[in-house]
Amino acid sequence: MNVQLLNKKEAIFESTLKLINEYGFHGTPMSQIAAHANVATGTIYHYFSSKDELILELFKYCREKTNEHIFDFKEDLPYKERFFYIWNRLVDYYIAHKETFWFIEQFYSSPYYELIKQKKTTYYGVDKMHLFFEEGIKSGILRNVSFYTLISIYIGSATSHVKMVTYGFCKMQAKGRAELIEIIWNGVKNQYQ
Amino acid sequence: MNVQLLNKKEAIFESTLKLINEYGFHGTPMSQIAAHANVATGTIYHYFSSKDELILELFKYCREKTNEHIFDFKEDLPYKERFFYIWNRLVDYYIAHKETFWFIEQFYSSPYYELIKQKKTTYYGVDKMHLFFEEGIKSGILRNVSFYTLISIYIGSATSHVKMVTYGFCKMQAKGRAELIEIIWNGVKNQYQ
DNA sequence: ATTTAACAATTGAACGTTCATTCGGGTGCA
DNA sequence: TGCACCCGAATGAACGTTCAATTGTTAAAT
Repeated sequence: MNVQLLNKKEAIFESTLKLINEYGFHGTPMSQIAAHANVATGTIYHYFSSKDELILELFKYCREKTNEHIFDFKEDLPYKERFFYIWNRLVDYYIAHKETFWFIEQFYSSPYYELIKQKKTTYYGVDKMHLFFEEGIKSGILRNVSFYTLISIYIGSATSHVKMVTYGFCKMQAKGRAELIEIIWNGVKNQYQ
Repeated sequence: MNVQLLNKKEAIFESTLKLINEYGFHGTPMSQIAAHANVATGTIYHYFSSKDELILELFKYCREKTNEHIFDFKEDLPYKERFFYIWNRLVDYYIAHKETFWFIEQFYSSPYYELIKQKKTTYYGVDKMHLFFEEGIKSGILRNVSFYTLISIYIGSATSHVKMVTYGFCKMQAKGRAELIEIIWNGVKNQYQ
């Protein structure tokens, strides 16, 4: 009775996203998703072969939308500015789309992720980040540390921050956020240039 | 047929931990937990009033065990060493107890956490961290940034790192780990002392 | 020392509900 | 006429929880 806009497939996605956030993977029956999306239960099975597939597809959908958003910028900014920009775009996007954020978090830490981890399909987001960090190291702007170290700090702190904010722990969001990315920059920039 | 050691309550905890890691909150029926813990289904209801309560109690149990472990050290180390020590203890513990780690992650990002978030019961772990960071700031060793900023970086990077390692993405664990905590230290230490 | 009684712990079959999935039928468009 | 899309009641399996019955334990009473 809520989502009318979009085509049915997207309505199903959006409803699933909302309900899973509220009630979890369990606790969200297909019938409820259908009702919320204004379709019949059977219709979902026209688009997805099972509940698991629906959830898997929704995960890809969320991840793509997020990546589209954060890498949308003019390439010619100085490196440091891009470093701040991408991080802030990510935090912005997650805070503006809390349901997407929490769904992705829930998915990553559930056994679902095991189902797609193996897939060698080079994942767009990781590729982009890889190139971005590599550029920073090659040009001597970033310290020469491993990609996974950089990702852990860069993404880990962003998600932690979003968690704090959405939990309601963290007042003074803007200040905290500025402090955070600046500390990270301090930590990873090359000191001897 | 597996866990025989401990008393029944702990056997139920350990079985729940293992099975939820493998199959998720859903996908883990009480009957299966009972079978794995070598008790009858009804026995679980002698110790816990419902499945939800079992999961909530298990969460507290895991959190306490983790905190006991990471804050176990001699107070007289220099600040910087404690800063590295606690972080490494946390990473060590999670890597040695992957099931605890993933259960906590799953719990935090699920609707379960909403159920206990409100509880004002000053949570031991957060208190300890608060004092620890406060000490660093007051003595001028750490930059004067907000507690939640420090927590986001310190804990966020640790969990990110553990995720990378348990996903199997990150080879050369020891090097990556040393890089990470050093970068964080670089970022948060006071530059002008 | 033995009996007794109260209570705690344990069992697993049975119950009632919920839920993912199926299916037979309907509608509108090429 | 065929095909894609859509419906929602029906199905059947799975699951959380209950409960009457059994066993184990503790400690007061004899």
